Formats: sequence, C-alpha cells, structure tokens
Amino acid sequence: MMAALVKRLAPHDLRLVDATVMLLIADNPLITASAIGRELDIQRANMVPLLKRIEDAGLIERTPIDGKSQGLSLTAAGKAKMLEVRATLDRFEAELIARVPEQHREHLIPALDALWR
Amino acid sequence: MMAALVKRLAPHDLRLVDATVMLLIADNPLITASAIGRELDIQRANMVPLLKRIEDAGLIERTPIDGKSQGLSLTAAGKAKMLEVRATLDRFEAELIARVPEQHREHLIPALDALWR
DNA sequence: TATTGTTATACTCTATAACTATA
DNA sequence: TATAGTTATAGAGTATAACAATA
Repeated sequence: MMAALVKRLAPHDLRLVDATVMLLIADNPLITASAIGRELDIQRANMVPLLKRIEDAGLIERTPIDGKSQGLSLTAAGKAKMLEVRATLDRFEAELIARVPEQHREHLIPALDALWR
Repeated sequence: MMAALVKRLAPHDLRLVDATVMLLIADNPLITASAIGRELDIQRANMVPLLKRIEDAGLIERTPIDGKSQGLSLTAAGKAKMLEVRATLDRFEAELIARVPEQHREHLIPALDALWR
C-alpha cells in the first residue's frame, strides 16, 4: 500500500517523506526543522538536505523566529501543491476504504486508531 | 508498529527481513533464493549477502536441487529459533489486537485482509 | 546548560549491470 | 533462450559525531 502511495505521489514530484513534511508544515505554521525531526523520527542532521530539496523546488520558505530558530511555511506554490496532494491522498484513501466489505467498513478506522494510540 | 516489532526481534538477533525470509523458508521447504526474492520484492543480487548472514549464523542450509538451483531449508537451530520467533510474533499480534475495543475487534482482520488482496 | 542549524562522514540498504553455468 | 547464483559497484538513505551560535 505504501509502495502504491509512492507511485501516486510521483506525478507531484514528491517523495513520501516530502509530502509528510509538507503536510506537517501546512498544519503547523512556523514549525522548526528540529520539531519536524522529532515528530517524524528524522535526525536533525538529515533534515538539512531534505528541506533543501523542498525549498529548492520553491515549495517552502524560512522565516527567522529568533537568532537560532527559523519557522517553516508553505509558499503559494507549496500551498497549491498541497491542495493537489491532499486530493490525491483523499482519493487513495477512498479507494482503499471501498475495498472493505460494508459490514466491516465502519469499524476499520476506529480499530486502526485504537491499534497504535 | 513495525519499529516496535523490530525491537521485539532484536533479542533473537534477527532483523525483520531475516525473520520474514526464514518464515518463508519454513513454510516453503527447498524454496530457492530467487523465488524468495520474487515473493518479497528483493533483487536476486541482494539475496546473496542476506542469505549469507543467516547461513553464517547456522540457521539455514542449502541443498542442491539441480546443477544451477539450490533449495533452502532451516537447520535444527533455525527451526528452534523460529519456534521462539513465532511465539514472539503471536504475542505481539495478541497485544495489538487487545488494544482494539471489543465491538471493532472481530472486524479488523477481515477488513485488513480486504484492503490489500 | 540545552537547543538549533549545519557540516562531514561512515554505514547500511538497494538498484543495476555483467558474468558464468545450467535448465 | 530463460533462469539461478554470483560479483562488483553506484546511489540513496540513515546514524553519528562534532561545531558555532543562540536561548
């Protein structure tokens, strides 16, 4: 399923981790690179090339918070991209849910949510 | 969840892929390295160091099938290890299932099964 | 003293090409 | 001609240590 999702994201020129980071930024304006790393279990050091790639694509920008921290946010292009990505994700999720027989369907999300909360 | 599973396997000195390969061998006696690769989406070339590691640990052995193929099987030590591993996996699965509220529980496995079949 | 961002680097994992030998 | 096993190697991803600057 994750491999299939990666293929759905490829036309958007995003890797799975890129989309995940961008969603996190979209939902947490001015979040820092270190905070993203803690949230997603990515080493601080490895955030550098990851964010550079997304920044070079013009999708995110940095805003100084204080002398040592910088907040991340989506550019206009980044916000437009995320609208498309969210639509892709919603479509993918809908397709998956549709595979589940009706009598089980309403139980799936609550069960998964309970599994790892 | 996968990260937690990796930690459960660590005391057995097995990585996730090692345990997966050994389970496949246990359930498919004399399966070939190439067949395992096809089943698990692992390149033939990458099976070489993977199997060498498990073989060096004395857990699997090779039996010539014909001039070019060799069947893989668990050694006595490998079978003993898999008994422990299966117990660990069963315990892990039971712990996960126990997290799911009763009214959803019986629906989880059928729903997951339908999701990607 | 702890944290942020960064650089450098070693290590692991994976993909690819090529080769030999056999079915 | 296709397949099995193997070798060598490039590339991507990750972990680790260290550093300067700032909270």
